[in-house]
Amino acid sequence: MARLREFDYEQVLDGALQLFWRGGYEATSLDGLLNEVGLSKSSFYGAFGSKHEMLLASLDRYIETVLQANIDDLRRGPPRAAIIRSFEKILGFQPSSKTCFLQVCAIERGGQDQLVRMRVRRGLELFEEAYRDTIVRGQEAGQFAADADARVLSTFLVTNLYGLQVLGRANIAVDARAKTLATIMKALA
Amino acid sequence: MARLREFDYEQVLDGALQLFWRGGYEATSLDGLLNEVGLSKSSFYGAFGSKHEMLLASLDRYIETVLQANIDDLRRGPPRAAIIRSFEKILGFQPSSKTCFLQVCAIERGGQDQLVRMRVRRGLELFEEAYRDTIVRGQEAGQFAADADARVLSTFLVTNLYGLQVLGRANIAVDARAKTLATIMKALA
DNA sequence: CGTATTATGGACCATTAGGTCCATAATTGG
DNA sequence: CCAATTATGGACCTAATGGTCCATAATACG
Repeated sequence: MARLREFDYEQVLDGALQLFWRGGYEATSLDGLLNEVGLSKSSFYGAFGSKHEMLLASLDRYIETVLQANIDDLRRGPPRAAIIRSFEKILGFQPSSKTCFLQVCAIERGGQDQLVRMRVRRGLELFEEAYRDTIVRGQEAGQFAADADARVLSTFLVTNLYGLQVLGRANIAVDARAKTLATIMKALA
Repeated sequence: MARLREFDYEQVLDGALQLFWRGGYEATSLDGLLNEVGLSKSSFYGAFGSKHEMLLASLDRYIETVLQANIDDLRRGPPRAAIIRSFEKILGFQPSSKTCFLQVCAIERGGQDQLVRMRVRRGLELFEEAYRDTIVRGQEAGQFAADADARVLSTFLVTNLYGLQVLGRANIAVDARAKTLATIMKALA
């Protein structure tokens, strides 16, 4: 073609994702973002189109990296332990008590922005499918009640996963949330 | 004292609440807000101090009106039915599939704003207490397993209440969420 | 090698943001 | 009725917003 770009597209996208993730869409200024990732305005508009398009791109990026990693981790090891692990990550037992980016987008923009909503739904569905497969795997291994509807239970798990994040954001005590996890797991069998 | 104010304080507060609720804090401009409720800037700053203080005030207002109404409704009628009713309201079986304002605040500002976080926590705790009382009431009536820890179950219910709202925001099918409700209720007994 | 094409930096733009100020109006207590 | 006090409208302010434009630089292809 012609002159080739000097910045790393995905690296910039990851930087944007981090900022949107931490601060939300509206509160993240484009100037601040460009300053952070070291990109000029013309390069930005040339490559990403607009702030909003970049939000969508960073949401896609989130799904195919962070979320996918969580899903991959869910498919690893014994089903019950994998599910518990996925929840503990979010309970803040381990660092990063940050909220899932899907949730940030769903709440801040899901009410008005259909393009965001569609992506969030896709992300949640991917998560739900992963839970479903894990439950089926557990049922086959005799760990969970075999007569339960795995689909219903997986939606139930996603519900709780995001509900617990709300409690975390509000500083509800960790041990109250941990006890909730026990209740959740009891529902699986 | 002196000249008396010409606007209705609580009416303006309710108007602000609606706007923050629908659009979030950052996306709601002060000029737009004042224009909507028909208030001059000096009156606003005289009475409310700043945009941020008004957010806090509207959050308090939300808790003592909308949230309190939900809580009151929870204490009405048979325990099991009351709990189901509280969930159905949010599932969008009935109109208004809007998200709880506590959640909007928790996600948009809970990460940074401690004053917001404290209020959200208080709101969630009020809700949790109401669920707890309802569960105890149900246990005494023999509707729920008497040996269960009502406190744990009530946190569990709050978790699910907010989790389901996230799914709603993402347009997850109503019937998937309704089936989740069945799973939730099963955990109570 | 030259030309078409794309990338880059940064100046520039109109609009809007939240917030301040002040002159004026209305009220109460003395 | 006067003085102290508070409320109001709206002009004004500075900084920041997302976005455009253009001259210049770099590259690939013919």
